[in-house]
Amino acid sequence: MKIDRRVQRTRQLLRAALIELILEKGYQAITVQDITDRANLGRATFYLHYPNGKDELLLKMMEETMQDIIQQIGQPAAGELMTDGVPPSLVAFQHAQENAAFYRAVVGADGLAGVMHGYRQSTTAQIKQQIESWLPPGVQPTVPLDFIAHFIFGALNAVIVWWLENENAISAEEMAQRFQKLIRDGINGFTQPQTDARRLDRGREEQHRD
Amino acid sequence: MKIDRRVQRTRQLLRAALIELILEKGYQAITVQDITDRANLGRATFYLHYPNGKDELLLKMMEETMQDIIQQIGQPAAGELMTDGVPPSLVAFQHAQENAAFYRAVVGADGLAGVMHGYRQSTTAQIKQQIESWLPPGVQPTVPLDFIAHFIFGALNAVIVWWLENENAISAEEMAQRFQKLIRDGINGFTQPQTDARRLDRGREEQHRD
Amino acid sequence: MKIDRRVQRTRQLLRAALIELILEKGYQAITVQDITDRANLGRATFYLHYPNGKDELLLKMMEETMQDIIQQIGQPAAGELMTDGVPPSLVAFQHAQENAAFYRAVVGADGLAGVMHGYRQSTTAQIKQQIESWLPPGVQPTVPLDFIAHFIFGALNAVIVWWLENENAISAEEMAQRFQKLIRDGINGFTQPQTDARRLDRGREEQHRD
Amino acid sequence: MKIDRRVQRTRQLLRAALIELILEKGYQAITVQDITDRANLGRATFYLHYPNGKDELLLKMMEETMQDIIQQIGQPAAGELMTDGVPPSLVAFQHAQENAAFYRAVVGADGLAGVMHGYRQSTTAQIKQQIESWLPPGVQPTVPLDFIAHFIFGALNAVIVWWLENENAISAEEMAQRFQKLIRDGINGFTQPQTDARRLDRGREEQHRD
DNA sequence: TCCTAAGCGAGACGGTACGTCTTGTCTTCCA
DNA sequence: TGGAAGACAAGACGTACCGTCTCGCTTAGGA
Repeated sequence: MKIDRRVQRTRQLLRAALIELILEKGYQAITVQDITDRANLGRATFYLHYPNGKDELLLKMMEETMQDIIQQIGQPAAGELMTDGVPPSLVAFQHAQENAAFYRAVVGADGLAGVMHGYRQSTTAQIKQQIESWLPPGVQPTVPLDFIAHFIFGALNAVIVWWLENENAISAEEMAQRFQKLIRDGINGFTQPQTDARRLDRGREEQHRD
Repeated sequence: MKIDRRVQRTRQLLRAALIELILEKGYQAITVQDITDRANLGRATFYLHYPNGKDELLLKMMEETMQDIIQQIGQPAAGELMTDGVPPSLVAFQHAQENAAFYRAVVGADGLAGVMHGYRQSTTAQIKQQIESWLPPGVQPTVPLDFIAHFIFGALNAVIVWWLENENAISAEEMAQRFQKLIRDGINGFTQPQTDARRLDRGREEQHRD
Repeated sequence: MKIDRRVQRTRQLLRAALIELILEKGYQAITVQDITDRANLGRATFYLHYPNGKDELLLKMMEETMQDIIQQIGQPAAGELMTDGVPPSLVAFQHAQENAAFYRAVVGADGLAGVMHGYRQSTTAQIKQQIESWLPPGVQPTVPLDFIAHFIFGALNAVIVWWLENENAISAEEMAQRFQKLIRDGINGFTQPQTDARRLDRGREEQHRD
Repeated sequence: MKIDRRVQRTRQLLRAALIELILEKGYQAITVQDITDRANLGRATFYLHYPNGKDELLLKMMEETMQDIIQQIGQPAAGELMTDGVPPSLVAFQHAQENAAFYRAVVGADGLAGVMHGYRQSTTAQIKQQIESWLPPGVQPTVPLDFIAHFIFGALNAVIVWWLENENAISAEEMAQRFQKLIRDGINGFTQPQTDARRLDRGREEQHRD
């Protein structure tokens, strides 16, 4: 049976309405009625497509969004270092910046608990995969990769939320650079004078500045 | 005027009821009626003490909880390093372990958005204060302290949530030790063989103990 | 659009429930919840139909009831005298007798103030219309018709309430006859011996029948 | 035991507050809190004096008011006609006029059902007594006196309410005169040309116009 | 081109929770 | 001891959403 094009249209109207409303009043304050009013649809129609309510609609949208990011980051070649190419976190910061209001509403302080769960799952999985690709073959991390993945996810997320909240003039590039550095070298890198540890990094940095 | 002891009793009943219910069905699913039923109080009485509903009660409780942690961590002596004494993060991990169910409900995936905000505010402020106390006098960090504070908060929080979710057998001490290391030295510390960076720390410690 | 028959059903259920409850516990003591419980409806549904609460429901019922009475009285032919045919007040007394409990609750001592207002408005309007139809063409009353209408309404109402309160054996017919006489001839008719005034009436009747 | 003067003071404050509030917002809308706020008393104190709430206070006040009217009307000498002296209804109309706002709130459309009951009881009793005093000794009315008393009470009350509602310029004297006439002679007196029945009245009226 | 199943608008309905209001009781303290 | 202050239980209020449902209208896509 051929799919009715009206269905696609309806879902698109609902998606668009949700985005608009999130930017206007925040996700929590939105009712199903709000969405269908905005989309010029009947409330019952909403439940026809998303029987579990607005969370289901948001989740579906988030999933697609995350697919977006992941594809932008792309698959690192095996053995490629985390410092090569576009740093993954830069993609994240840029994406956040472009969709600031949406992020603020969904991921930040007023975000949806249930949504965060799915977000965290897919993001940490993605991070884990990245880390694995960095590991030189045969090297075993001395800490569970999940630990590191959640560490990075939590840090990245919190920093993005902080960044978006204070509309201060730090660029995405600078954020990404500092974030990468902190992840790689830890706090010491920021509070210590240049040491051997720094030299190690510099070596690598020079390498890809070629 | 002397403080009515009934008030204290009532609030304690409400607090206890909320905790019980969070462990039973999760914060989101709790109604004010649930709480007052459990506490054997009238619903109106609830609003007498917490006019803004259950979020206000939870926030008040969280604030006290955070005061708890902060006092356990105590004020580090000036110049004392984050590596000396009990690491602050160990206190956090232990506290989370002792109140696992509560953390799971409040801070984790099903946590309350509005509550997270306040939680983040006070915690990052506290972290910032800690970092400042570590800084050698006169040393200027090359990155906003807020950036670092949110970085640490996000990472710590995510790692705790992950840890509590997978009831795996990592001890709080081990978690804290790994966390501290990751914060201090970054990923390199885990994926690189032992380098000067470690020796460096020791060197610094001696340096400050002069 | 076709009228949803469910709406009619729902309103009928509410009406029936209200009557039952009035007879059981009096109007004042009834809550909206009582009514919807009895009618097996949701409380919110009640407000869907009567947004102003139980008073609105009662008023709507009273209006229909008054329509009933008015139609029973019917339109007197022009020039027909109040003494011809079935006296309007007899209809009122009979109606009160048939719905004694309802009247007792609504119009009597425990009646609803706000309801009385509407009741008085429509009833006096109706009485006024009756009086006008009695007036020989061209005759101007020497007193405002409103005055007379409220006079009659008040007197009739009070007498009905008294009658219903003391379950004494006066028949509706007797009540109506006495009431009509008192209205027509005043107290003198009862405390004075038969005078010309009576003969006069008869005279007039013949006069108008020409 | 000496009566505590504070008790009298407290009750007086409550009475005054109730009157003020009735004039401002109507009896129904008043809460006990309103009254005690206005009287600068504690709410609990109110219940100390009137355990059954505001109705009890109002009833006590109404009883005293009715005592007032009754004393103003005074005891008619035996055999005195209803047309002699100051007509009782004039006292009623004047009293209503002087306390218009109070009447409007208490007796009129928004009056209190329970209060009306007591009001009707004492007033009809009083009317009955008046009628009895008019009756020539030995004359038996052909209708129960209660019937007539309620008839008069209802008519008088309704007419007063109507009068007060429409702030029209009919004087109390005119109202009383018309009312008395309607009671005495019935409608016929107003709609008929001068007849024998009228001459009868005129005879009596001239008598007391001396 | 028709017709038929679907998508859809409209809105009634039962339900649940909300936050507010008022009532009447009780307890504690003050003058 | 009378009163002020106010905590408390009880319970109704009117509102807001929810998710389900039924009813017709409209329309797309297969016949």
